[in-house]
Amino acid sequence: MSYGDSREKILAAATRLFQLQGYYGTGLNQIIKESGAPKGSLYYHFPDGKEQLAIEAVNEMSHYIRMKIKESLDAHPDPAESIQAFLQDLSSQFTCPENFEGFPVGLLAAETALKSEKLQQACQSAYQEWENLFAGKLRSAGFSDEKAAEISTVLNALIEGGIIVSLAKKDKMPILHISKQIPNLLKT
Amino acid sequence: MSYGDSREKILAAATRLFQLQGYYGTGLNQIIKESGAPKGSLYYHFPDGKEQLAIEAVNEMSHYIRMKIKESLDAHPDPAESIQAFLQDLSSQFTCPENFEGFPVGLLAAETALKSEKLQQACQSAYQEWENLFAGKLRSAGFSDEKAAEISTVLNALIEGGIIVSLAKKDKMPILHISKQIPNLLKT
DNA sequence: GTCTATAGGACGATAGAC
DNA sequence: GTCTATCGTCCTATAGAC
Repeated sequence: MSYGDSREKILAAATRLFQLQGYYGTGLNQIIKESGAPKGSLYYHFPDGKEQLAIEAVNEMSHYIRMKIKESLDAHPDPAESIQAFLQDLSSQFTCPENFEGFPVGLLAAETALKSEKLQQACQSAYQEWENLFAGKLRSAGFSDEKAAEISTVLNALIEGGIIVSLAKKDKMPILHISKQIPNLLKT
Repeated sequence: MSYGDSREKILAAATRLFQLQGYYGTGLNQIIKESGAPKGSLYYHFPDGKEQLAIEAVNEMSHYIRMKIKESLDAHPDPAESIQAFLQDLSSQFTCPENFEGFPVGLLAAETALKSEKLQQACQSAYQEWENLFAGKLRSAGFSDEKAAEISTVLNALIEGGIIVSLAKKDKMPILHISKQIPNLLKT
């Protein structure tokens, strides 16, 4: 199809680059170049420019991570084990961080929280949806609604923080140490 | 003193702005303007330009947070209580995030991990020093060297992640929920 | 130590042809 | 849907006067 192709290629490149380099660290030129899409088509497909592109990129990340979380949660009946599986999967990406996929939205969230209300809201929604997935799993394992919601927030923070520390240390051990502490965290 | 004054004013403004807006989201013009320092003096005091300024800013943040951590650790004999005191203190800043002080280096770390080796190393050092402080406290409470190091890494990730999630949600509750889980995390 | 002026490039965005 | 050309702004950094 002549419509969807360019748009999707641009959005895919934007998603990748915003994840790795952030909003202000990524230029539209670089996105176009890396996408391989025709140069003239960016503002046709994304008339509101960079901000629109970033919002849609956040939604892409949100959706992708949601799938990954679901996969891990469905693969193990025990909540602790299922979350550890997700972290294990995440840690394997740190052997080659340049090709990262499934990086959450932390960088964009921190950059834009005080600068763009629309982007801030997109990031907030992403976090909320991920937490809802975790919370559902915890409730079905017997946690109270309140407890499940609280622990889900902590899990989110652990994942985002673990990625940052692992990036800064160029080492996947931080994420694996986090994984190790998950059962501790889920003890009543 | 005519030397130290301008340099310190520039560095203070740079530290604040890099924390809030990141490396690529902050321009040298904005730093000069906010510092109130003479415009012509930036490259005199920081001949290597923006990167040098950011590295020194990271060192400032590292030092500031180190002091805050020490304060909290020294104020309570129990490790869990002392870390909760640190998080409590941190959470109080979210009533007015624009005036943030004592924001760790997460945003800069994520932005520059793959782009500037020097900045990546400055962030890595900051994390390492904070972890060493936590680990010392945990060892003196009876944790093994290995266990203390592991948990310190997890604490670091929790703090960074908590800040990001709190920023995205514009709400201090995520950090407070994390604080609540600290005793759980420190159970043997 | 500080100033002005400016180079030289990248940026986001728009206009108008095709 | 895509193209090229271009606008105006911002950026980092430098040169040379004072």
